[in-house]
Formats: sequence, C-alpha cells, structure tokens
Amino acid sequence: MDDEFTLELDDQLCFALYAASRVITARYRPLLDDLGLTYPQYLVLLVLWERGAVPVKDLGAALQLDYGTLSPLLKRLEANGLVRRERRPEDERSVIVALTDDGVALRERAAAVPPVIGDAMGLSKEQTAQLRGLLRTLTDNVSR
Amino acid sequence: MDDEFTLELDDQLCFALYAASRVITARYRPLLDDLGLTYPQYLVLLVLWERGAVPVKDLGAALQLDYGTLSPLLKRLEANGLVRRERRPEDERSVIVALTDDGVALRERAAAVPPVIGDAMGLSKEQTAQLRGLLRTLTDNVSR
DNA sequence: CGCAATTACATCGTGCACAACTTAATCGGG
DNA sequence: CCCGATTAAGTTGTGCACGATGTAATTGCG
Repeated sequence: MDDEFTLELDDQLCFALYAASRVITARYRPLLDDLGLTYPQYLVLLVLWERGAVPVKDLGAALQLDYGTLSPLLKRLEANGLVRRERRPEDERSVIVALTDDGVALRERAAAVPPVIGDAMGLSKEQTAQLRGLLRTLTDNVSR
Repeated sequence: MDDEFTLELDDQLCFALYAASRVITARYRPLLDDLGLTYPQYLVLLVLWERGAVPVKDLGAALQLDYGTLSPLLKRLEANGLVRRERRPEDERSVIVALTDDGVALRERAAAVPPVIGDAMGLSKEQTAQLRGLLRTLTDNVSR
C-alpha cells in the first residue's frame, strides 16, 4: 500500500512548491511595496544590479521569462523611472535595458530586503544549501 | 567574505523556488491541456476528489487561495461542466462546490498525471521526502 | 546580390493571484 | 427584538505568465 503516485493533495510535491513560492512572494510584498516594486520587477533589477545593462533576451534567459512577460514589465519599470530602454545601434533588433540613476540608487535600499526574508525563512545554513540544491536538481531534471 | 544575504540572483533561495514552481507547472501544462484543465483548476479538483462537496471557504483554506482567485476559477469549471455550485439552505451565505458526473469521471484520466510528473522530477524517494519536509518547514516559518 | 529563414522584440488574449471594495446573510449583545 | 459586527462570497483593477501572432532587422544560402 505504498502507492508512490496518488491524487492526494498533501502528497504532491508540486503543491508544496506552489504554496511555498506564493508564501515567499507574499512575504516580499510589503518590503517591495516600500520600494515601489513587484517581485518580478525586483528580480529584473537583481540582474541589472549584478550585470549592468543587458539586452531583453539576456534578462529572459536569466529569469526564464519570455517577451510577453518582460516587455510590459520593462515598460512599467521605465515609466517608474528606474530603467531606460534603447535600441542597440549595431543591431536594431536588440533592446538594451539599462538602469537610470534612480535605478542604481535603489540598490542600497534593496540591500535591506534579503536579510529580512532570510530570517523569516528560518532555515539553517545547511538546510538552505540542501534546499537550494534539491530545487536546482529538480528544475534541471524537469526542464530537460 | 561569507556574506550570508546578498543581492545576487543565484544566491536567492526565493528565485530557485520561483523558477522551480514555474518549471513544474509548465511540465503539467500539456498533460492538463488534454484534460481541459489549468494547473490551479487541477488543484481544486484534487481537493474535491479527495473530500467531496465542500464550501468555497474550505477550498480556499486547503489551497491558500482567496475568493478573488477562486470565484472566477470555479465559474469556469462550472461552465466546463465539471462542477456545480449551490447555496447551502441552512446558511445562504455559503456556496457548496460539488463535482458533476463529468467531474467525477475525470478522476480516472487524471490518475495518469502524477506518475508522469513524478518521473520527470527524477528525485529519489529520500530526496522527495526531504524536499517536501524542507518546503513545509519553510512555508510554516514564513507564513507565521 | 536576392530573398527566404532566423532573430529580437512587441502585442493580444486568457487565466491566475491578490488587494480593495461591495453585498447579502447570519450572529450576538443589550 | 434590534442593530452593529462578523462572515461568506463576489466584483474590480493591476500585474504577472504564457501561448499565439505580428513585425522589423539581420543573416545566410544559392
């Protein structure tokens, strides 16, 4: 009677994952509201703070998001004055996303966020490393 | 130089979680398309298959979703003939969600789904149990 | 070179998530 | 019994996700 795969909600790893992901972004929400950001917008800024100006394509590759998600998101970031978008002269198909001064400046305030989240997660260093490893293995396996 | 909390994307457990969750639902998509379901609709049916008719409130508690998400979702399930919604006579505030015959019948076809997903995840029994445990601990900690 | 294929991006439509607000039914204290 | 508070659900508006489609720029092959 050890049916490995059932239709029971609590058995499903996928639901645990889905629930955990939503709880986490809910925890981010009040912190990011103070910065005027949504969670996906915050992820885009993480990439830009780390790498500097990049084409939209690279953002999509880093975050695994397509243009249908990124185009309007970047438009909103631009409307909020955090980002500039400019066609690359050497290849007019490509759009480079770059931080404005406001976008760069926001990084300092954002630095306060990860410790709060890390604290709320309440996992030991070992548990954190283990979880990250399992999630990557799973993501790699599934997306193959 | 072991800054525990940085703004680097790859360090963030939250991103690993967010990415894993989206990859999983992407893997579900073609399977659920065949059943005419979306992933959240599938989760609702899991609850109904397991518990039978329940009020909307209980669905929300089980899946951690609010009425703003569930009301239109249930309307679509009803429009597709998988579910009925009826006010409870003893308390007209409450709406009971019950499976139709089609909804009950769909369970058999849905039983084919979990093994495919479980297989795609490619984790051992131990890894699966470990991951589920870590996700629950994290969810409990964060939502407290 | 000429042009078909590819690439990078944008747009549109559907369906979640979720906050804020509204409505209708029930409950509970005075 | 009455009325304010609570409860269950629905509605509206915003912002993702993502498939499908469109478009302009570039590439590459004959």
